[in-house]
Amino acid sequence: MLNGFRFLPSPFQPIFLITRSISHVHDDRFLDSFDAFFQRCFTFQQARQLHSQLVLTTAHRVPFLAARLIAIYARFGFLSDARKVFDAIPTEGLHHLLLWNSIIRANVSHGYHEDALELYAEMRKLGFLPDGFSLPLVIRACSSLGGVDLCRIVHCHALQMGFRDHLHVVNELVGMYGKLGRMEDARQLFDGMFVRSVVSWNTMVSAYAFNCDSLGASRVFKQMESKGLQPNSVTWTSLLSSHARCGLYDETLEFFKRMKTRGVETSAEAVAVVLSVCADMAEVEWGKEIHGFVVKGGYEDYLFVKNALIGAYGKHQPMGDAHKVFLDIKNKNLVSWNALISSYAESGLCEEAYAAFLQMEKSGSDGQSPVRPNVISWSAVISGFAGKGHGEKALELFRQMQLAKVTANSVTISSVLSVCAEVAALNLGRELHGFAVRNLMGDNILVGNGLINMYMKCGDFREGHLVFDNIKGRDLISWNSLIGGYGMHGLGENALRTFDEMIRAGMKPDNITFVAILSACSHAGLVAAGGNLFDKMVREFRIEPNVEHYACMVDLLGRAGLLKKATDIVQNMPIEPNEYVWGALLNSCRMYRHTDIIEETASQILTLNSKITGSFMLLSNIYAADGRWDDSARVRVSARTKGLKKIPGQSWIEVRKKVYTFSAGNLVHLGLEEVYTILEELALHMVSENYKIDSCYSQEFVYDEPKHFLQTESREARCYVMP
DNA sequence: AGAATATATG
Repeated sequence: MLNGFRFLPSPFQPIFLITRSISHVHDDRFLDSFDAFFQRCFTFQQARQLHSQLVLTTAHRVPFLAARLIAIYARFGFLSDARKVFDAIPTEGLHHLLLWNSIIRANVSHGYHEDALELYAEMRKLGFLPDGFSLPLVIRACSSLGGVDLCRIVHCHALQMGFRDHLHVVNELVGMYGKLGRMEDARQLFDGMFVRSVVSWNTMVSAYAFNCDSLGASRVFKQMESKGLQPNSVTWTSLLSSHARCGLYDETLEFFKRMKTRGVETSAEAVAVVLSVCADMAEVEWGKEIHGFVVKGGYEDYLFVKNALIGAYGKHQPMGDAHKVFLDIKNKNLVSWNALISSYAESGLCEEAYAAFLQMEKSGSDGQSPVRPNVISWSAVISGFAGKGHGEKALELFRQMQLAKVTANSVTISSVLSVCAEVAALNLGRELHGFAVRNLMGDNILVGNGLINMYMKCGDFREGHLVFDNIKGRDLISWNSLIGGYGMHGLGENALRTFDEMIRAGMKPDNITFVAILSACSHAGLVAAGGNLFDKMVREFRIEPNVEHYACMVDLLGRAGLLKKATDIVQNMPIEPNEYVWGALLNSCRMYRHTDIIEETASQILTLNSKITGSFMLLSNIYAADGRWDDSARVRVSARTKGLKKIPGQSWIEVRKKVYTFSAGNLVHLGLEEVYTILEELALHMVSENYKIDSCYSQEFVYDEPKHFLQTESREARCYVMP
């Protein structure tokens, strides 16, 4: 029987009473038994019961007990309850550092870093000197807030307080510099330590892991072994995560196996890493296998393992199993919800993701911990809609996110920027640029690439290039965005020049680079250059052409009127042509009025189980233009029987920071009749600049490629004329 | 005291 408590009726139903009077509370044995009980509190309800029992005897004001209560509430995510316990302490009770440490810890572990620092300041004002437990917490809060200056200040503060050689404090400082991405500083601190514990080594390995440096992590790992130190399960886990973060999935799994053969205990954390690798590898079967392993090994007790399991099941459909795991979790936390939402989003089920998001906002009413959406939740739904082409919805959610006072991070910004690029929302894009600079994300590669892409697609080449020039550590995506932007606007020469520069800079082009450069050639009619590049791609860069590359080539040749060569490619390509390839051919036939090939191509498209309505509509329009109304109707019926519905083509104009979406014929309804006047002016302008206008209807313009935008100097609007 | 799961641009 535990001293001080009487359990009723079984030890697993820890409903208990404090039987001793408050004077015994300071008794060490009492505290031990209290701790033993404390360890068994597994649910929030049990914590509440414990609290009310303590309140009955006013023992909740005893600093030791209060500190433990704070910790238990924090464990279940009820920070406000933890705070209540803290606030209930009478002033004289606050003279216990333990209490301050526990409330600061509660705040730090739940991401309330500013609050933690405020509490620390308050504590200092009362004259407390921090100990070896408070300082690491404060350092952690600063490093999570991420400001370099703040981190420097806290480093100085630690030195001033005399913790220069304090093991825990220096360990935390090493971790802090790692999180800032300043590995040289971390290394220097680490090298200067007189005494290093396993924790110090582990901090270094995980710092490299955090910075996606698997080589650095492996180096420290080996160094540790060569010094005769035994890497423990934490070291191994960090090593695993360093490889997982670099996308080295096979290596991660290899290390996981080696960990077992070396007799190192497989930690729950390591299992979570492996599950995340399964999620990224689309290896649902392995996920299932590991699920068995999880159940057998008792890892199910760990929430984060279950959360990882949601990802492993949910990333690649069907979502049933993931949802089952989710529903099974008793104390769902933020990550559980985010894993569910992002699984839906990644599977392309953006409406379901949004539904889960809304449900999350209402969470907490069922006795579970209330969870509010954070940056990641918002980013996940936004990118879900963005990925499905629902740009408008994505932008609307982004606005809502700002109203909800959730600060966007580089990931959010990059997703929203890609929407801006798609819907040509240049002004919003500029706004985001400003936001990024103000929030010190100017150097972020994700944001930088998003900006390049956005500016280029919106036609602001100067600004796009400026961002490109100033970006540090530009990567393949930066180059691809630049080339793709030029290509899209028909500036083939610029695209080619950029491609050459890229090669000279020692960058290795990938298949996406070639899609960009080949389509740039076809938009600009650079037939010879395109052909050369296609050869180069295969011979020199050893990149196997995919359907997209073939579609580009068919488009390139067909557009130039080389219909024979284009058809040859379609007939001889080693992979099955898809709707894009046939569509490119069809379009060329239309341009050059080659009715004989049209028939052949048309029948191919009709037999294809294509989900692309564009080709059907193109075909139908060709027949209609030829006066073959029966054939035209036949194609439309065929599209309808396949369950295809044409989403009307849309155009955008951005006037005074508002994006107007419209499709042919509805301008009068929107009160934008004057747009027609502008369009007519543009059409005349295009004719005078020798751009070919394919067909011109009374209320609807269909311009042929090259897609080109023209800026009207006289008005403040930029018009993008889409085909 | 240290490890872990959720968002990522072309």
